[in-house]
Amino acid sequence: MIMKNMSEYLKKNGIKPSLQRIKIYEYLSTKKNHPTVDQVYNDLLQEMPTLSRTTVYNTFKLFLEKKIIMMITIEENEVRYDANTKLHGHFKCENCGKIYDFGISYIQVDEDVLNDFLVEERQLYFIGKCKNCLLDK
Amino acid sequence: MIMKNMSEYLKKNGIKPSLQRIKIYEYLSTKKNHPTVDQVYNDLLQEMPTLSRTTVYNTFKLFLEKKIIMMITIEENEVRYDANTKLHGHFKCENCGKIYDFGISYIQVDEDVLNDFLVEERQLYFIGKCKNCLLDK
DNA sequence: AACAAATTTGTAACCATTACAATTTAATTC
DNA sequence: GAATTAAATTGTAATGGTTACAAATTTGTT
Repeated sequence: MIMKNMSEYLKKNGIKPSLQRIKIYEYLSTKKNHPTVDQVYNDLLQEMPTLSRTTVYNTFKLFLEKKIIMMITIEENEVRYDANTKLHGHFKCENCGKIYDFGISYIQVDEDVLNDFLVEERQLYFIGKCKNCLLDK
Repeated sequence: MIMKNMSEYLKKNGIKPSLQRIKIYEYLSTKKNHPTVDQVYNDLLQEMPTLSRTTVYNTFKLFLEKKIIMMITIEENEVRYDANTKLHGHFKCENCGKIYDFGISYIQVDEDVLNDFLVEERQLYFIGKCKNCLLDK
């Protein structure tokens, strides 16, 4: 998605496309690195020296309300964000810390505990050791 | 599980069964209410007036290392714990805040992204509105 | 150009968690 | 069983991510 479309996409979702918002959404949707607020803040600081950490917080909060991003809370005190809002899983390597995406085609839930419940969001994550880290030792 | 067995269970998992540890594990495994540290602390304070919040933190950390409990991090700044370590899902009602357990019989993961990965922990949670809250309005 | 509204920014406050040293309790040795 | 050592518990202080808030800047409107 190029800059123009990025701006259009924000507008379409009821978000006024300021420079900061465009840059933050662009970062999230192109890097696909599941960053923390601080990662985004520090990386964007290079090209936007006046950027404030609070703006990154505010912007993510706004994006969440408008449902164009999702929050990943695998570990306490480490909130991450993802521009991919389609159902998919995350694998976090406990050794290198990297987060991998994987597709989910099907989840079979038992019986009828959730009958008549309204499910609005689904999150699945695995924790373990990735291929690279297993081979490296 | 009665007190005697509770103590045996901790021992079997390499945990010295102090009174505090027994009470905390007992609370978690019988109430099944997915409590936060503060909930456990405040509730147990009734019968153990000298209990320290730090002890609850320490104890949960120990239990996690020994893998007899699991951590639930659905929302940032709200870590909860569960003595049920078998694979199962959690549904959190965004209205009343209650957490429901549900069974999972099957998760179909796409292709081979996770081939040769070692998966040690699986977490699945849904967010939405529970039956009660949907009927109440 | 002047005014109003929205956004961004920086600082201070908040609060869950952790670090740490002191106290208490339990285990071990003589 | 008293003395010594080790482990667990406790309370307070420090840490750090997040939020509240007011000032400054930018954008939109008359």
